[in-house]
Amino acid sequence: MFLSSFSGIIDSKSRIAIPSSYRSTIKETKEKVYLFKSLKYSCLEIHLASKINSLVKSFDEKDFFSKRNDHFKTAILSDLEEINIDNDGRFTLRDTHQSFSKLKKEILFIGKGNHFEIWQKDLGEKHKLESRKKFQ
Amino acid sequence: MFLSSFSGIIDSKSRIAIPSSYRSTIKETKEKVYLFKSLKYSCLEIHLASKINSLVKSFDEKDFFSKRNDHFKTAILSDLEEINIDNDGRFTLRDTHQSFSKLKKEILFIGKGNHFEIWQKDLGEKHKLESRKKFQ
DNA sequence: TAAATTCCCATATAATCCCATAAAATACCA
DNA sequence: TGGTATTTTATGGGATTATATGGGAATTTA
Repeated sequence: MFLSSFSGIIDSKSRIAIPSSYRSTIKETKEKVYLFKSLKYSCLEIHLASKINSLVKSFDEKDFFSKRNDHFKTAILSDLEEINIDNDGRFTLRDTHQSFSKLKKEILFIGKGNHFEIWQKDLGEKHKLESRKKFQ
Repeated sequence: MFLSSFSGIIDSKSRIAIPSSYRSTIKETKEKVYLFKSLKYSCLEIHLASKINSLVKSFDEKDFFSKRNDHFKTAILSDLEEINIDNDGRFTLRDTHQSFSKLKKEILFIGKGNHFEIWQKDLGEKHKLESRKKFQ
């Protein structure tokens, strides 16, 4: 599971270091890792291969001719990419993903169990506060 | 069960020693231990894995698009972390948790049965008095 | 060949392990 | 019961390991 939050940075080479706690979770699963633009927020979502596979499968099985399903697949898959994590636990961020999620230097990783998200720091903190308020 | 209250300190390396009574309870269960920011008060809550698992189970993982579901996960998981208790019964507190709970050097552990809490000493004592008052 | 990407190494900082000491609690025994 | 020995606990701090982060070298790409 991806838990807790961690702050981080994007360095001068557009690299992002994944928090070590998340790295060990990834290593354990031995799965590939995918990144895409969130459909809910201005942030990036990082998922494991098994989750992506089951998502695609569930929509394929439903209705082959449905336009909604097709749109869903376009929305998710057209901006989805496998990320390549180097020996230091970093990957390089593409411009398109950076600008979509409004990431500056300071970023925030938010663990959500089966996946985690990368937010522009202030936006991420606002998001967390909002969520907490709903359950107080 | 986690019972009674104990005072303690945060040392110069941001370490917290868990009261020995709580430690034996933890040892007996052989479960992992989790910490998160309380949704009710400015304190930290420490729970056993079984409790956390049952909480997580209540998520509706299938509903990929639900925002409410996402807020729930954010509220619970984004500030939740497994704590690693060393051979001396201590763990290190992260800055984000320390500042949230306003902990200074002097802290108070409050046993609440299935979990326990860590309070800034004065706030914790006030909390205990308040609770008693409600039943006088 | 220039720019971008990836690999690899260096360093500073942080986290963790381990040990030492002192205080407190408990056991033991005359 | 009083006093001593033993064990447990609290706490600080040194040594070791892991992590974060920058930057050079090598490789790939266009």
